[in-house]
Amino acid sequence: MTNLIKKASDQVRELVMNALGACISDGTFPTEPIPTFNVEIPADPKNGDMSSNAAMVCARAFHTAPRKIAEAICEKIMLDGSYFEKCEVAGAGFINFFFSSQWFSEVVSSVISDGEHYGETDFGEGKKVLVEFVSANPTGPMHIGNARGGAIGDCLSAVLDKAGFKASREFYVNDAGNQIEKFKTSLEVRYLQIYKPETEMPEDAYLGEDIVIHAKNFAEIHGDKYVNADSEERRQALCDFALPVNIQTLENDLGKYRITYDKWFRESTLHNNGSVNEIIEKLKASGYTYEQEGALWFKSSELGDEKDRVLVRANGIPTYFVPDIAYHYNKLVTREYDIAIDVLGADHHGYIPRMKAALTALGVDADKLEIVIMQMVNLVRNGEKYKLSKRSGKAITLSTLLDEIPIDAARFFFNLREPDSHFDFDLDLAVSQTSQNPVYYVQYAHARICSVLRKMEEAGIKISDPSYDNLKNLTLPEETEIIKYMATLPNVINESAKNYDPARITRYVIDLATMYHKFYTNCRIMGEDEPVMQARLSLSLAVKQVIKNILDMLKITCPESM
RNA sequence: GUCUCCGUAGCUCAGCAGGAUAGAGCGUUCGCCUCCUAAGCGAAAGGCCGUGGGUUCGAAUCCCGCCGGGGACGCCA
Repeated sequence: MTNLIKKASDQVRELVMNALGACISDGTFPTEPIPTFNVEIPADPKNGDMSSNAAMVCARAFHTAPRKIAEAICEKIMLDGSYFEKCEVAGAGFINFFFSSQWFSEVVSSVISDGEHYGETDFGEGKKVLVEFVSANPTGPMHIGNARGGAIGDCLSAVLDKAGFKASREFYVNDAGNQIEKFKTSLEVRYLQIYKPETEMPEDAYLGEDIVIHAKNFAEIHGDKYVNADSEERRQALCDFALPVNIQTLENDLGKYRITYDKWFRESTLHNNGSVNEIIEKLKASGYTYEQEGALWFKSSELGDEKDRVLVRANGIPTYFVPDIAYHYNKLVTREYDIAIDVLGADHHGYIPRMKAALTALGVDADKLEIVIMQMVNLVRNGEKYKLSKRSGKAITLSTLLDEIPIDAARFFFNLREPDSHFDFDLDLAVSQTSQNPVYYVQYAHARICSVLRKMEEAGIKISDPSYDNLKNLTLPEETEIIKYMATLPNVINESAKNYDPARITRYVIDLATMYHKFYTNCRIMGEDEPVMQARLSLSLAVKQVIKNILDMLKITCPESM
């Protein structure tokens, strides 16, 4: 749980407060409450490693110019025993602090000693989080949107674990309801078409080629046995044949994509065990329902939704909404998850208020449901855009995508932008094995470090344990920049978890790779004096560890050589 | 119409605890391997941070309006 940025910034706060206290008690400043002030990391290292605006925010209360206040504070600050070797006044009244070699040394050695645990925090307080993502319809193959959702959901789960939550990954299998009926209809028609080509395709049927293939495979086994059978029997036989194949394919494709779920939760279980009916009764009992034109409605408009929603159609069949409520009730109440996160496409954004309304009606704290909305992906090839189209059957599938581009690249690219932003996926860039491709850029940094370590071993040089005597030699800007950046990892993890935005760690690792490449170019390791060489080796080991920790969260490989 | 995302360099985007001369990659021009992987590094050039107000000592950042663009709004899921 090392977080040396937090330790240092807490220390700055304390040092400033003590100095202010001293100034007030000796009469330099009037006895006024001290406003809250910031401690931050300046963009430009010339302005110190940490900086406080305390003097500026006190200007009004003290009726004194910020610079004067800053100077008085600075004079009273006692740096002995702190992580800082110097502080000074700059600009409009900033108080800037400079880290001592002790701090830099401690960062490097703690990264190495924490190893794979470096970056972990207790931000999540051990809360149980269920992350549901992809949940693609088992009636057909997955598309690019599922690819994005998969990468985001999987990496988000990893980030949450790192941040001290207990994340479970779950896939909700819609193996019941209307879309299954449509699936059956589509299969039935395709099957009949084999023997009676004049059979027409209904308008709302699935047009994908996969349906045709299922029908053909089914016909190869059963022949025309079902052509003259009862329609319901035929439909069920086709569905029993095709659905398990589809679900297995989903699992296989996601497995190829390095996603393994803790649970595949089947919608049908909610129908079979009575949960769906139970929810209807619970909602009726809540008083938030009414009947109109033969249908049962939910008064969601009274709970923040823009209008009321149908729960049970006039034909007596519940809408998709009811099992969905039952599912979320199951997550939060039956299974007692503290937080349920749904990673959904932007087309579901209207769904948030109604689900929260339903939970509220059921007496469940709706804030426990968090929805991560992801915007649409545009595929770009040769500068041309392809758009997703879910039901036309023409969308590029996940497995096609993975045939075309490396899995490392797909997972990396889909985690490059925050979920809630539009994203152009450049297929040409993703397959290119050049420096332009950020995946390779990061992996190359890792491979370079491994290469150095191999060379050391070949030369018979022993890598010594990190020690202050060696590490205090890391003073060049290329070195301190990396160390400071590595120190911020726990904060980056926290921010990433807090905002449900795994893209932050992806950008972080790119920046870290950049810094290492600069260091590698400007600073040699082999051939330097022993202390410097050992210090730089330790630094390299630490960077290697941090890159690995992040690529592990992204489930991207860390090549030892390229 | 309602909701939602977005508008920063020629292009794709960072900048999300309001701060000190606005950043990166690509593209363009020009440099760096007798030396640990040149899949690397560096320099130059390129910006009224969509627009008008407001809050503040201070706004690309927060609030409101407007303009422009992406997407969603079913007794589909």
